[in-house]
Amino acid sequence: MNWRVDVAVHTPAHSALGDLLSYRHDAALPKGTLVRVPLGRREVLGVVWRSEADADAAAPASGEALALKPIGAALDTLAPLGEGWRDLVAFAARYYQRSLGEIALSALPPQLRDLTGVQLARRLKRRASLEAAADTETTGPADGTGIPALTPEQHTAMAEINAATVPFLLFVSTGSGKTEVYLRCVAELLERDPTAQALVMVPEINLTPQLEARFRARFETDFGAGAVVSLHSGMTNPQRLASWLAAHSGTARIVLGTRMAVFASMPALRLIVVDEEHDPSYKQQEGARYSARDLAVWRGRREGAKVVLGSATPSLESWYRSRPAEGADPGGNYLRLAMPSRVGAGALPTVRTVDMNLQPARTVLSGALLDAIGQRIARGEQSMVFLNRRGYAPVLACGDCGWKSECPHCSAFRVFHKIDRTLRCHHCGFAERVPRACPACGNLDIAPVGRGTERLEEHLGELFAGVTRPDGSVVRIARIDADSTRAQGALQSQLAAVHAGDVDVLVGTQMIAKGHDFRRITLVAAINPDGALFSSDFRAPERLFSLLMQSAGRAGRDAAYLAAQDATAEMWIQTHHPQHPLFAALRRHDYTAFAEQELADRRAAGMPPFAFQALLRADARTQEAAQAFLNAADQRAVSLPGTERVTRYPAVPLAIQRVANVERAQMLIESPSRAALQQLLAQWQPLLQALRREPEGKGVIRWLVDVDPHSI
DNA sequence: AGCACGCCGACT
DNA sequence: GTCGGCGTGCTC
Repeated sequence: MNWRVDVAVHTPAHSALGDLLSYRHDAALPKGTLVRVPLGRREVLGVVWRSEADADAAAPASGEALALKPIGAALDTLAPLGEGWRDLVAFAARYYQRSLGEIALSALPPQLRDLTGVQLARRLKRRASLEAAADTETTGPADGTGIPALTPEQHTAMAEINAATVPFLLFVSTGSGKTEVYLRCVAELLERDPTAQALVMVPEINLTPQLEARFRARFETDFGAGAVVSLHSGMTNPQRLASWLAAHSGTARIVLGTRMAVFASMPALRLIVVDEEHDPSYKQQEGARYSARDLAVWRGRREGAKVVLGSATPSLESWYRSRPAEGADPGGNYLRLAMPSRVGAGALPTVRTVDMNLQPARTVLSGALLDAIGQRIARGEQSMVFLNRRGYAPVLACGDCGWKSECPHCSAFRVFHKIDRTLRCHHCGFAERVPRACPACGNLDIAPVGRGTERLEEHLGELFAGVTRPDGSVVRIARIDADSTRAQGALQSQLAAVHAGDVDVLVGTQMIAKGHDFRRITLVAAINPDGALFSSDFRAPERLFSLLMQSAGRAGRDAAYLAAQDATAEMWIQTHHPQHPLFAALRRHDYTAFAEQELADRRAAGMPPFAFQALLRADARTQEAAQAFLNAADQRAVSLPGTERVTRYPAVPLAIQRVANVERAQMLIESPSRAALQQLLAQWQPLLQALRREPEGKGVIRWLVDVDPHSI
């Protein structure tokens, strides 16, 4: 008998192809089976989505009656992808306006794409024998050494998590031991259910090694060497494939990973942890723009897995969704669990604001801050100075003719990097050697304007040049940012130097604000955080508050060290707006006050979480063409049903209008109803596709939809 | 997305 | 004269 098999393959949402391509096969294939199928002149990997007995296997699922090609090969040595996984993929495709195949295939390890059935079978066989060997090595139950007793707060949180099935928001103080709660939840689950799997996500690759070490230490003895695997883009393709197969087969009980891990195939998934759930890294910023945190919540509900979101500064969305019932308001559908105490850490740092209006103009580091850093150096303690700007100076300018280091391909300035004497565009990557003289007028007097981390490092070096440490050696200033850590392993070795006490003052971007557990840092300073206070991006204050809270959390993490040093931890903030309520809340370490104020503002302005948004963006050769496309799209939307519940704003250029010679424009779409917004987007999609072929679509390079965008 | 086909600039 | 740029079109 002939069967028609409908397969999801990697085709973009806007190509002329449908979501599924039809092939024929002489047997039924279970849904979720991986297959290789001919497509044009190549053979690609696909996932079986439907399989139907077909009297005349000539007609495809839709369209003309063309003869179907046979399936190349079915990779049936591998268990088919489960229904839960397929539902997740289908939901993500629908919600984020992408094709089924694009999501499905990007959720699979890349190496699976170029492995033949035979190679895969060989790989699986090798894995099976390795596992058999590993199983016999399991040494029995751990003796419990190194497992700390739970604090009452941790205990209560655990009890709540065990009792309910709703998503949880674990609202913690930095240093309150939330990782211990994650570990316990996973441990209890694995002991209770001999097949259950847990997924633990962190925002950044940088944070996976330390998390992995902690999970391995806790679980490998009891559950075997293969029980814990990682999944993130920093791994090699063979490593990723191995982890993926272990998760898919169920031998991996714990999967640790970044946002991509939300799509891991886990047949017995029972628990999902999203650590630092507020972190913007959970939102993918290219291709399918999904939020791994939101998908985790969806997946948990679909598969009956518990979901724990953890943060000291939750996203306002999660905060709002976890609000308690009050009066007529039934409350949110998440359960908020608070863990306000710090465990083993010192008191939260004292927050000091320095009013930069009282400083001489163009002061970089106030005298008071320099004194404070100097005192730490003298006592052998460490300080950390933040500046969210890489390079030496953001602009190079000619004092004579006003020339500035604009990028020829982007509407942005190229950044001066003194280290390799280049002008580099941080948007398109275009780099050139710094010109000797002004390219416009030949004047030799061209100078850096503003400062980045390189210049701050240099500046601090000069200021503390004569100062010595307690042991008489010279002061060491170090810098950690994307430039200093480009080389493989550079970040690890630089962090190790800080831990070893080889560094007195650490300069860096927000890269150092996250997660790293420095024991000897007693002072953290934000040099110039004002930019985010009055940004046009309504989420900027939320991000700033979270960054400053996290940064403050870097100081005084070790109570014993503070006591021994007789020191107090301090967070310094240099600002022109010391009275700003954001800093007032920060001084009290009061996220709740900040969040309530911010939510009140958002509610008044009708912004998320009280409204749902999407962006329609167009990239084109000219700004006019990009906007013409959006305006035409706007016209077409008028006739769509339900459009009256959705507001469409006029097309505008992006903040950085041109990148790599591509002009960019976008249009904001907003609705108080998520369903109404989704309905409009779904119906709009085919019209947008058609539009490209029409005169209004002339010159458009690409268009895309960003659902629940992070920055506007 | 790939991968072809197809028409215009600097070079073995 | 070719090699190669990326614009348009097609894939069950």
